[in-house]
Amino acid sequence: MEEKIHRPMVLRLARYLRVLQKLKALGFVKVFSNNLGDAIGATPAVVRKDFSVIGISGNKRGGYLIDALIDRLIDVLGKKETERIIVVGCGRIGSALLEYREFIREGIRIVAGFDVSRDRIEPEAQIPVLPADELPAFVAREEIEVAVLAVPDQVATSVFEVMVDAGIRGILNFTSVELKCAAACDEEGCRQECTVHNVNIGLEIENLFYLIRLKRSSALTEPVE
Amino acid sequence: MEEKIHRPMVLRLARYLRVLQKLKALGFVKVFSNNLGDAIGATPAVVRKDFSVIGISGNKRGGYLIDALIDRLIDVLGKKETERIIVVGCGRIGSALLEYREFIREGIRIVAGFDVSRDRIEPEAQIPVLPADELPAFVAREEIEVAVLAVPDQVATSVFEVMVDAGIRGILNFTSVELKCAAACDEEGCRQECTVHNVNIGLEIENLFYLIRLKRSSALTEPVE
DNA sequence: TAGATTGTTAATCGATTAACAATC
DNA sequence: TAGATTGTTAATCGATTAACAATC
Repeated sequence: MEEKIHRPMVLRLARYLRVLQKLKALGFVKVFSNNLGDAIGATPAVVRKDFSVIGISGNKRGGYLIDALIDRLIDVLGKKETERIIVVGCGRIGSALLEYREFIREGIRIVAGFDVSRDRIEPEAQIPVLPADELPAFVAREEIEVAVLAVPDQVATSVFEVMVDAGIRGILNFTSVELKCAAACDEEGCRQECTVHNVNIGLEIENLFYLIRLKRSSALTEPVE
Repeated sequence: MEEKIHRPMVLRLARYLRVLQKLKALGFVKVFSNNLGDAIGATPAVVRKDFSVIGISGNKRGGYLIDALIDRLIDVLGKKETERIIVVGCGRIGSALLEYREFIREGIRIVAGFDVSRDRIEPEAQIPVLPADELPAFVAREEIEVAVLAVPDQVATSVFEVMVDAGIRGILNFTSVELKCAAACDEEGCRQECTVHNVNIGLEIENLFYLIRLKRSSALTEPVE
């Protein structure tokens, strides 16, 4: 059992966990690799491989025990307590995220928002929105490690620098700026100690159009098998 | 030149295009694979390979001509005119997207929003928000092919069905529901003729926490080389 | 037993990286 | 020429898929 847990696999593990928790809520006790695969869009073989890698075994005839799987997945994913994050930039997208209900259900809690604009500041709100210059102190005091970045593109890079210096180590980046590092990066988009995941909405939509066009043209050229 | 254009490559092509258009605006004429690679976070070899696959060649000494690249990329990506989309579900995230300025700059235009809630309907707004039951007629009349889905999770599946039946062929899915198909799917998440891309914010944040924990623990175990 | 399911290994597919010849 | 850059091929890495033995 000396196999690596790679990125696509981690994402699958998180998906398994969600599905399993729902199944458990429905009163299920066991599950087959078959059904779990269907639920997250993977083949049964992948499911079994994944479980094998994290050291879970099922029963040859009866499938996997849901409780044991949930425990092990929580353990592997390290998802013990609520994960606390901040939202930097409380414009349209940022403030939409502040109110995003799904987070709570998923064990994620936004503890504060930050903005430069005076009329967005609301220190007394349920989720306080604070002035941007209080970010470093707040991050240090509250030991925040992960943030959502939803500022205008023009200031993305400079805000990014501030966040990294403040100690943020993971960023979900909603700007369309490719965040980059003065220092060396690894392939995952890491500056010093900060991992960045990009949510590039425009790029995704462009890609959808491309795939549609591709499918249409190949439908014309390829024979209908 | 009979090589396939695969998904990661398409995303890179779209990124090249953006950078090149900015370079052109700055008055640049030529560019090296080296610099382009830096700009999108890829190695020079990848850049050259990509251009080779789409049939663009540079000059051994002087790099690539920006104009020629832009033309070819627009051609390959099929990005001729403005891409028209709709937003289904105009709650927090949906309405934030309605006002998302970047879209215009990227050649994407939201032509309408849809919602079931009466007090969100605004047929006279600059971007009209229409009742959900007008969606099929609208999609047919305006020949809409791509949509953003930002409805509550509970109704995601049923709204999805309606959209696909209406003729939508590409969806950017902001719900945390894995959209699935009664009929057969291919690996890209395709139901009948509809391609789905998922933007799973919660999952991304979880993954960030996982990677951070991983990095910290491996920093402890691994020797500092 | 027969049938179904797990678990593991090998084969394959996909994409990136390395290496280097060609050449401006 | 010397140096720098392209362009292509082969090697490598990474992940999925296929196949099948084990076994409940």
